[in-house]
Amino acid sequence: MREAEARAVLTNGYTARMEQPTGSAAPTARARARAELTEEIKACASRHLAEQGAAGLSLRAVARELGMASSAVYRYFPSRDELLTALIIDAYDAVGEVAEAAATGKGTMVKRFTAVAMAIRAWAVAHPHDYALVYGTPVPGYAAPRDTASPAARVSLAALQVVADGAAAGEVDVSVRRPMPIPKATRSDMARLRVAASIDLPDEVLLRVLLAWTTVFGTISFELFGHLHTVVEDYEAFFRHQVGRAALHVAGG
Amino acid sequence: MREAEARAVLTNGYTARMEQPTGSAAPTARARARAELTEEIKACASRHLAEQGAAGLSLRAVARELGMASSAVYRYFPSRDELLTALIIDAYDAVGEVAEAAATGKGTMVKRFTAVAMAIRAWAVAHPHDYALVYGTPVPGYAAPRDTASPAARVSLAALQVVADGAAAGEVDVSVRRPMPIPKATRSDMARLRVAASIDLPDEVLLRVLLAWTTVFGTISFELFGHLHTVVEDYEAFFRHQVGRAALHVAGG
DNA sequence: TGTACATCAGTGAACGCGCGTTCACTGATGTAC
DNA sequence: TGTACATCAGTGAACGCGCGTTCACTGATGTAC
Repeated sequence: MREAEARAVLTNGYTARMEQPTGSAAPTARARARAELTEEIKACASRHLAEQGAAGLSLRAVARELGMASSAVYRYFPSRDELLTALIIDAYDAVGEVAEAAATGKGTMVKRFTAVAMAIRAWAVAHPHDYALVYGTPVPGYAAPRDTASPAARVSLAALQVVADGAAAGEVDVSVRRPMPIPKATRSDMARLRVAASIDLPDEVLLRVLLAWTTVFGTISFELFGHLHTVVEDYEAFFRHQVGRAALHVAGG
Repeated sequence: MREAEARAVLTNGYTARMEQPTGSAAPTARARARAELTEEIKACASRHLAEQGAAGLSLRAVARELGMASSAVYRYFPSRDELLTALIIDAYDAVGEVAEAAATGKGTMVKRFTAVAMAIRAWAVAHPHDYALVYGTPVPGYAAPRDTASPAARVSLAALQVVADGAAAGEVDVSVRRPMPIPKATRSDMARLRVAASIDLPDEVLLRVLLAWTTVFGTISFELFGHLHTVVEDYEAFFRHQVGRAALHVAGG
């Protein structure tokens, strides 16, 4: 019972599902209040995250700011870790959403890939603590439950889809000038990726995408975590340029 | 007085300098004991870091494990943050050292660049918490003092030197087939980098190096922070392959 | 439409814990004469 | 070489604080008849 409730809370669709348990009737006042307070708690916790970091997220502080007893928060989240999980899932979904929206644009693969990367960076810059929560140092002592896996995949699948579209349109050059021998282990890694992502691209292209992908997140992390602050002043221009290079590399240039 | 002492503690060469204050006489027993305990505290703190994360690093816990009163630690580090700073500087110096050692090897630029990257990854895998401390999420509420800047630069300078050597040996192709227009802001960023690093490479090459560099750290972070765990099994093979690609890109391939 | 009962949100006190930092102190080590 | 003084390491108690979680409870909301 308790476990089932907890699991429901963690799922993103929770609010909507709780509002209409039968699938037809209007949500009761109680259900609406619950959904609202759940969101308020998450929003407040997210703000605290920005100031204190994930390790400093405190249920008591959240409760204090919301003007309720600390024990009341337990009606909404069965533990601090489960609140963290909810925030992680929300962050993955948020970045996944902006990436998917950017991926649906028109234009060449290079242009669309760049748009996806720019959208991810824009989100990261606007929500640095959420970015750090999911792409920075894992919270010590916290093990991500399975529930986070599929929201986490969205952003990568959006990029892979852009490349798959580009390949179908003949924009990806597979004839490499200076081919690098791909190790057996890496080939089977790519085979697994093809299955998991349901996307049919040759090893060579997948590895180029992964290179571009690590460039995207490596550059964003460098920016947000302060490793470029003596070098770069206009981060957006720098990022756009570097992502353009990476995208050309994916195309085979 | 207190401030000067604190600053001395933070510098890496602190131990050696304290041992021989006049530059000639043998270190006193007290100085030796102090140097040893300073290292013991750092080593113990580093172990705690691995288990609890930077935010959970506790002076009391360290003192407890070392069998001393918590107040005694204050004879060695004036505050928790200064202990953290010492750990950060040590981590930067450690990764800088292995990178520099790998950079002195013989061979082509691609080979040497790959060696540097492999050395960094090997260090990161062996000391994941130290890697996270300096390349992961910044510790909230902690501002890195200036003392960390020059140890932090070592690892990047090693890589840049390898590329500069390669360029001098004619291994870097500057005639780009499909040149990307470099924004003005980025050009002046690269000019600043040339001055700061005292390395004379054209914008085009510097940007390729930065792309490879973000790939290196992006891939390591993805590995250590768990973003490849559904895709890659043989991380070392994958990393070597991807770094090879990045190095070829630097060479102009 | 009205009543009886079940469900749920929220309270406030309590448990047991750990933290960083300060302070007055004791006793050992180092130094100048 | 021996003594008097200064420096320093380390102690233990204390201050004031915050944390996650549990529990028995009150009162409001929802539901079945």
